[in-house]
Amino acid sequence: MGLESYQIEKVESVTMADIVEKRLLDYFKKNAFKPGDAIPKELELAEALEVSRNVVREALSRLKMLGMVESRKKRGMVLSEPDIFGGFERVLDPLILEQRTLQDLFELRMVLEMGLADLIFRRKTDDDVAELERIVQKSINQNKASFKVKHEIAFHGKLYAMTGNATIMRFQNLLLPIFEYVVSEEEKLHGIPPISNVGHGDLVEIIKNGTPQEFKEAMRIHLSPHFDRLS
Amino acid sequence: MGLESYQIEKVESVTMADIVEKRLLDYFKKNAFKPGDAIPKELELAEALEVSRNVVREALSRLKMLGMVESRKKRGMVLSEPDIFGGFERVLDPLILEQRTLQDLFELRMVLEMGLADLIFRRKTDDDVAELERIVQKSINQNKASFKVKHEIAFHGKLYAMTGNATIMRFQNLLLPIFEYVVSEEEKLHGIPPISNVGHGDLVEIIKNGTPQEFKEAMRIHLSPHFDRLS
DNA sequence: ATTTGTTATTATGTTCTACATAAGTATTAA
DNA sequence: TTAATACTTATGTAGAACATAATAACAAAT
Repeated sequence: MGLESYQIEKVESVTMADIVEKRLLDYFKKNAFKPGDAIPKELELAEALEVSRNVVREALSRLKMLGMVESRKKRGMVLSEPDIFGGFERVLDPLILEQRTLQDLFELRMVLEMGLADLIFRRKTDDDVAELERIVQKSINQNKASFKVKHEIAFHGKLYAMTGNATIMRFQNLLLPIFEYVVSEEEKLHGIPPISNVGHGDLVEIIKNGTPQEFKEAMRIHLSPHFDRLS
Repeated sequence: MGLESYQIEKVESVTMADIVEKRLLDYFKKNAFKPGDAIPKELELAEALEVSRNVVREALSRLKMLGMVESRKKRGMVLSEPDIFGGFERVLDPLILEQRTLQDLFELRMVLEMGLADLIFRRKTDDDVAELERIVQKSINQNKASFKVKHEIAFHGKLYAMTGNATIMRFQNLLLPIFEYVVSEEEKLHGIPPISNVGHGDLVEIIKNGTPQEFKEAMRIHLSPHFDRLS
């Protein structure tokens, strides 16, 4: 019987910086720190935690990356509203992520797209619809591949924008390169997918005069070339 | 006319650690580093970038937090598959995030929920349906608030699990505390929302014998008490 | 010959000291 | 009162030193 069957777990060394980082996060939560609140000085933290200033700085450096802590010379440091997708953004590299994860993110974007309908219908304005029509209009008689990609981004981006939800919009913008990467990898393997029976023009027409239910079904058909290739 | 109308942008001091962090990320991407690849030693990096080892370590500490870099004594450092939601998780504190962001995340989860239908129907198994029924069955005649919350989590969590998408599942698990926070804040202001006309039992029945379209509509109605309170 | 023990080496982990820098604070001069 | 000046302070950066664990090379032992 091999060693592996004992499921011996590898010891991952926890560093001081890991511990201090966690302690700081707990400290902020426990004391209900809010953005704008000043936090103790590096030396005070180092002394209280009984580690060197260096370790404290490594932990703080992490929180600074997330936008959670801001520092200015002499003034000290303050807690601040973090960039919720900051860490996410740095990590979204198709070459680094597992195939499985890329596939998951691909699906995630499709799930989002399908779920947008009710928000869009709740918040759409005439101006929005007019701009969508403009975007579609511009794409007619354009066949270059580079233009098509740009058009895809413009159209779907506008749909997200219409939700009035900046977070969702940011999220989808981050997901986009992954989506395109997965699509292009798919195409290398299985060729260009058939064009959907429902185009952007149809979607706009439904937004204008249709119902959320119709839109959901139309979007499903619009995405079906991708959807049908899922495992 | 006030100064603010000039949109004077505050100078955020860029530190060496910020620069080195970016350089490292670019370096990995440019050279197509993959998980498992060894990366240069701290001292080599420090020398090449002409900064102190300290600065390099602060930047590396950030990447370690994201799971992108792992280090062992003597062996050096290797690139590794990052935890895509690691940074996200650390930052998801209702007390720190803006109200607007919390609201956005609340909506985001609802969008996800609405968009799940096609994935669920594509991948559902008889076992899944049986477990859903079991979960619903257990909830009958239970009225304690604490149990209700647990039941909510179990039921909707199972729906996410049925997508077979670990990333989506993780994402929703992270979003859940935010969702609950927003709901409870809403309830403080406007009281308990009316109970939906579509319950979990109805949803299961549709998953069993219905169509994705029916499920989408049912889910919309199920969530409508929350949805109707959106701005 | 395979295993076991010893030693040397090396890259990260941690600490300490020192100084640079920017931004407040107090003091002084006009 | 205002403006110029020096002082103070907290972060930013650098460099050296040592601790520690993992590895390699080699020697000893059965």
